[in-house]
Amino acid sequence: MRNRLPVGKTGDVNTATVETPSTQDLIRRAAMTLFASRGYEATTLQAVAEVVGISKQAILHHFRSKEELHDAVLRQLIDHWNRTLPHLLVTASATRNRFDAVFSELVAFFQADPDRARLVLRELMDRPDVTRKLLSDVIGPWLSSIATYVRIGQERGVHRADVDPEAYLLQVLQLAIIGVATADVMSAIVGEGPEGRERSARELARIAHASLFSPRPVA
Amino acid sequence: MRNRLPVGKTGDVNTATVETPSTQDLIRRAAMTLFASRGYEATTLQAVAEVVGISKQAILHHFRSKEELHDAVLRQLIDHWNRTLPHLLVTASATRNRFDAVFSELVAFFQADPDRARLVLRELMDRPDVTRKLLSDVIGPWLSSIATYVRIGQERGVHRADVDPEAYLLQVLQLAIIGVATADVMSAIVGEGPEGRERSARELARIAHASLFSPRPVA
DNA sequence: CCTACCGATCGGTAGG
DNA sequence: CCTACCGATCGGTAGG
Repeated sequence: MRNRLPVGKTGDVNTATVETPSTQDLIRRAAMTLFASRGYEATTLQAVAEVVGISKQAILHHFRSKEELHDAVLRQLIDHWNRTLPHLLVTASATRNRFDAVFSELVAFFQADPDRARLVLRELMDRPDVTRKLLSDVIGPWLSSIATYVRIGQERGVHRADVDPEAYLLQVLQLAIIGVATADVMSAIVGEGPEGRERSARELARIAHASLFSPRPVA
Repeated sequence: MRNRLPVGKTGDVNTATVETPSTQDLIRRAAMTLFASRGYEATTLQAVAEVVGISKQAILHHFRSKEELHDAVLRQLIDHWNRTLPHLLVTASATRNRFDAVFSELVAFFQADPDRARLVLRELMDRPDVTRKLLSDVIGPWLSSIATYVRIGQERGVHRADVDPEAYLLQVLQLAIIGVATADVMSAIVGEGPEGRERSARELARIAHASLFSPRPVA
């Protein structure tokens, strides 16, 4: 029942040619950051409002409720995933080592905005039931398609025969997510700052690779 | 500063052979479950009280504040970890394949009570700064000791030369934690119920093993 | 978009 | 005096 006024331009002031993010966008971004770092319950609409620089009630003008704002943030994440996926696969198939390309793109997707990884992790923990279905829908197709690729590699002897493709890919996905989400905390143990993160990232890639590919016969 | 009275009775000696958990224990357990499944902010003292079957004020008699209750729950987890660690290492060193034993004990530690994994994950996300220091202190020694073992294996050619011991162990630890914490949700994708969990657990162990050990020469 | 509010419930504390 | 609690309510703030 709320008006869906185009937020930027009601007519007058907006002569700016630069694409200014809409208020909705600003709210979504702020909410994403807060949901990711504090969790849904601990995030108050007031806190979101203060980041954006508007009132709490202004947020409730754009989003009917806190829950609706949460849904919008999630949908944005899913949409971005679905838009990125095809590109990810195309890039990968054009590469000699297809798997390493897919894996690095996967990690890059989350590293480009660590809030994505944190948000997914929070969803997994806070709303397991809802997230179960959601995950099946979103990553199910992706999983099947890459699993097929893994199986082909197994038939050719490139991939280890004892790999469980779907289970393997899920574990790798989980590693990428938690690796990004807790990078600052965990990697600090193996080394402060960027150095620790670098070591963690490299080892992550090594584990994913070594546990998939058959040992090369000594040339 | 709280008295540490034997929780059962004041006067009569411990004639009861059955160890009744103290009210403090009951509160801690209930709080652990709720903190793990909902997070600190989303857990109300009222909810903890209802699980235990006492009043909210009774909880605040045993624990000065919600924060103090949270600290007690964490301390309990850390204490249990520190008590379990020696046994874990002894068991492992008595086994032929020491690493697999350590790893399975590690997973077992979290699987024995999935709330442990969930709680650690929540701490990592909710209080990264505090948890960073905590983790260094708690798992630092453990990490160093096992890393040394990995290095010995590397010198003997049993372990892959390109393994980064500390980084590897951290990744494995993370895998165990997230694997247990999100087992129900993630494993449902590869198969409903126990079957999916079993596949996930097996693949997890396989990944940890295959990415550490050198490929065996074909006999 | 804001000011002015609501029913409810938060963590914590009062006296008994 | 102590303990282990209770019913009632504090000042603030949540989502709406």
